Amino acid sequence: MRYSETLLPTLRETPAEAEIVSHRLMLRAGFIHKLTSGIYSYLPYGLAAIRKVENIVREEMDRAGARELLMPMVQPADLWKESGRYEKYGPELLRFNDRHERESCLGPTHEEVVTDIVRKALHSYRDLPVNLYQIQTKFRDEIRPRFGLMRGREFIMKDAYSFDVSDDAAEISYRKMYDAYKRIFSRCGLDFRVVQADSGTIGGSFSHEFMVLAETGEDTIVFCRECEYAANMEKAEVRTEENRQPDSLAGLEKMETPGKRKVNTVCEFLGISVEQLVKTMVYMADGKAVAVLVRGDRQVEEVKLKNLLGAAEVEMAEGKQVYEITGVPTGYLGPVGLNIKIVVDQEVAAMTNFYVGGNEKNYHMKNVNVSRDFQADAVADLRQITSSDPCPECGGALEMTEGIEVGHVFKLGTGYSESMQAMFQDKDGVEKPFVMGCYGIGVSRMVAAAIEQNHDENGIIFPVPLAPYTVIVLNLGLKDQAITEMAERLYRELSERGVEVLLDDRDERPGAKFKDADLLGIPFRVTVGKSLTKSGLVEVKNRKSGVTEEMVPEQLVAALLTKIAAEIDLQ
RNA sequence: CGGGGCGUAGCGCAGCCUGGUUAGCGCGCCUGCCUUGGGAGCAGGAGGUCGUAGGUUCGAAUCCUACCGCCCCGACCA
Repeated sequence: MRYSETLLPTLRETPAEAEIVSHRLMLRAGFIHKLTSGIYSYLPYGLAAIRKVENIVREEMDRAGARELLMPMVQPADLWKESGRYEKYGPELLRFNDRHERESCLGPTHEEVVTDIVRKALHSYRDLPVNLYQIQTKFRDEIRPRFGLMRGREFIMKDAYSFDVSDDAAEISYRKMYDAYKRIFSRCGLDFRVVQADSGTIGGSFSHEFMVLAETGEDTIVFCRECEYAANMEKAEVRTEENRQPDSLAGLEKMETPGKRKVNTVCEFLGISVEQLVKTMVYMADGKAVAVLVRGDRQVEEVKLKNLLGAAEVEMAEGKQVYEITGVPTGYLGPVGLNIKIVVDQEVAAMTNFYVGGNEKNYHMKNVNVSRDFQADAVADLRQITSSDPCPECGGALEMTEGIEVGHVFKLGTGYSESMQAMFQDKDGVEKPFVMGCYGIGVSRMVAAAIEQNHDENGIIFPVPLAPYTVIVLNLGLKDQAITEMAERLYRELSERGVEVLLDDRDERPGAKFKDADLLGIPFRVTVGKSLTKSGLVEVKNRKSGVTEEMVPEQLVAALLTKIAAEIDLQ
């Protein structure tokens, strides 16, 4: 491609709207153009990067036995009512009526549509297994779109759906996708981890997330330094030490703690450590108040709480609300005599003679014990894991890091097929629901994640498999016939050898071309300029390593092909 | 939706507090000269409903009200 013939509007300054590095660089490198919040046009250069990802995804999906199809973005509400998600999905599902006042929506995902296809087309166990995928634009009316392509409302996603005869068979399909995903992210040159995940609103029995490691990630993941364990923090199980020697239970005592409401000030005042204090937090779970008890220095993990209560939404109650419900100001709340549902973190349940709020302004209590002094409605793992907790698998040391979720695989089971009456006839003649799995990859997000992971102060540094162009040829002597002819010749020869080349034939000064080449992140830069005139040489620079070498033009094509192959082998 | 911030030329910003006649700067863009290995220089030029609507005032980018949009922090997710 000739620079002069494409739309590649690079920016010297960063638009004020961009906060994170991938968004800034995408804007500056002419990737995308914002239409409105969370909705972007993909300009030619950005689209080329997206196509690179798509093609790798396609190859690996096909290799894993999945078949591509394309489903509609506009979907009838009826289908969603069948699965029960029309009510459940919430405002993220963009709903509208067509001219006939038929309720419709924009597909945020395609379980319903694909299940409808399969239930109409497949009827026998002999048709199974089958795995169908598409690469398509999704629309989710996100509460807060942000960071450019990282969390758009409109975004490109690869979604695949597997249908199997049994749970065991479904597990094989799941495993195939799991392996395919690992190959995809490896081939794209990304540093990622696979983690156990919460299955969220899609529902299902188990699931894994594929996280690209990057500081700007929206999720925190924990992984073990000694074994293979890795999990989303929301999901990471806390392992408690079981065989603690129970102290003898001491007598309950109330004590005055005037004006001491915060954990730290209470502990200081009483001369105790935070590990001896238990805090009582009130949460609203689908509108109902629940008291949650965790140790003073712990954080409640809301996802765990939500799952325990089976609630659609949990939210910490505000101080006012807490007072209305319990009659106690926050800071003095305790479980003893509290008349709302009480759930207790497992760690607290193992404690004896601890301190809590006195359920009265300016009072706390000591020597409190579960069962004797109050009843727990449930005991469960409710707190966030910390890096000082042991690995739940092997007891080893844990590490935490931020990650960007680029892929998610779910084993769905028969939830959708049952609610939508998607059945097949098994060997034994019995009608059974399909056992399903679904598998997503955020294609546009992946490009953003790749940039988060591969850049420097001068711009993007594309891994070769994702680079829109592998080589950029700079013509630094537009008015010099020898230079121009050489640049054109190298451009032609490389293209003929199947290398994707961008020829910078703009009437710009060398400095501008160098800056743009760095910004665009094309892996190899070929410079044809004054060294050709002086000594008959052209220059090759590796964007990642910064290594520059000069050579005679005749060697260039072969040398580049070798270098490109070497970069791909590194992946 | 709650909390915070911003809307002035394509991009980055100043001006607003303390209202005043042709609204400014840098970059980019156009023309010419000149220059050509890390975003050159000189000269000339184009480009603005100051987010929208209403109000206060002799007079509003500036003060007041409402609305709209965008960004950031939280709940959601690929």
